[in-house]
Amino acid sequence: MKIIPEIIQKLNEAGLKITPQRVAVMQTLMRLRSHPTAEELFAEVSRTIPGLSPTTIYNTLDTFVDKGLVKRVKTDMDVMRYDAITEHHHHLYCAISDRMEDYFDPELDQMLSEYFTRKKIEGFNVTDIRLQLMGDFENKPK
Amino acid sequence: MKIIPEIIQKLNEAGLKITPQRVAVMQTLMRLRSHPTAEELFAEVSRTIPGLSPTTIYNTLDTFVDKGLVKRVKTDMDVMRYDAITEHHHHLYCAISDRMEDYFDPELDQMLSEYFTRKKIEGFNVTDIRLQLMGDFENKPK
DNA sequence: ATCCAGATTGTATTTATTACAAACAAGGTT
DNA sequence: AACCTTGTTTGTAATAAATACAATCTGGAT
Repeated sequence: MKIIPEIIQKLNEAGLKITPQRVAVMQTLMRLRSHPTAEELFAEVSRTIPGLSPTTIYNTLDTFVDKGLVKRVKTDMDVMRYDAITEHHHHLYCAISDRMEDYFDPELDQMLSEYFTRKKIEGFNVTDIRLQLMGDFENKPK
Repeated sequence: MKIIPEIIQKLNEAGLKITPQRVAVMQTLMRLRSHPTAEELFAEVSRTIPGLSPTTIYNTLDTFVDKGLVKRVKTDMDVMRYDAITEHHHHLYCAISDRMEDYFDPELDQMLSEYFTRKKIEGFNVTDIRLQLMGDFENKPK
């Protein structure tokens, strides 16, 4: 796993101390691309860091969100989820299976960006556009 | 408030019994266009129906969602919210003030619909497109 | 007027998250 | 390298949102 230096750099840039807990949480979040919940992260990170406290997961995630290293994601159905990918992207979501995947589409972003440059919304200043594409996945998860 | 007959018709069409609780919940949800939480609804509906149980709010909302009379809405920040408007629409959301408003834009819907007809997503069948427009409201709530 | 499936209530639980104080450790300073 | 300060982690306890469930009640069909 050679991504650790990259994680350390991220944490440093955010002005955060490098702790095993933070590195492990970020690493797990980057590895699991499934938008895990705090609970799932706790279970997974606990394997590496035995004495881990659930509170640390919440603290760590809150800190990461504060610093913009991680984003919160919420569906209509369940609890808060977290996403280490901070580049602009959208989500595919199937309510039946509660499965969520990332969706990148620069062409779409371009089109939307142009659209909202042209069409102003009265009294509202758009800073970010997020799509949730609802539907069904045709195949099983990888 | 002359929308009650309309509510009764809705409930009937959904095969639900007409109870004061259901009528009041739906009425309140239609009047408050603020995507209230279950708690907010409980507080508001309690004024009309004194002995109301919070459980009834949850039951009623679940039933309404089941029947498609109401939609769940979730933000990144807080608990579940509910929306009586089931016509297709999007949301304007300001994370700082936690304020959310509806946004209707048939032209946008048209454009997106055309886009996803043309551009298929591998392994995913889109049934609904929801935008969350993040940003700031320039004026106070009405 | 009667009846029963479905609705409501209230209590008890569960689950997700936060508050807080004590113990600890990262990393700059000497 | 030992020290110190500040930020971090831990654990317990509290809060809040939502659900389960059994008992009671009621809408509306007959």
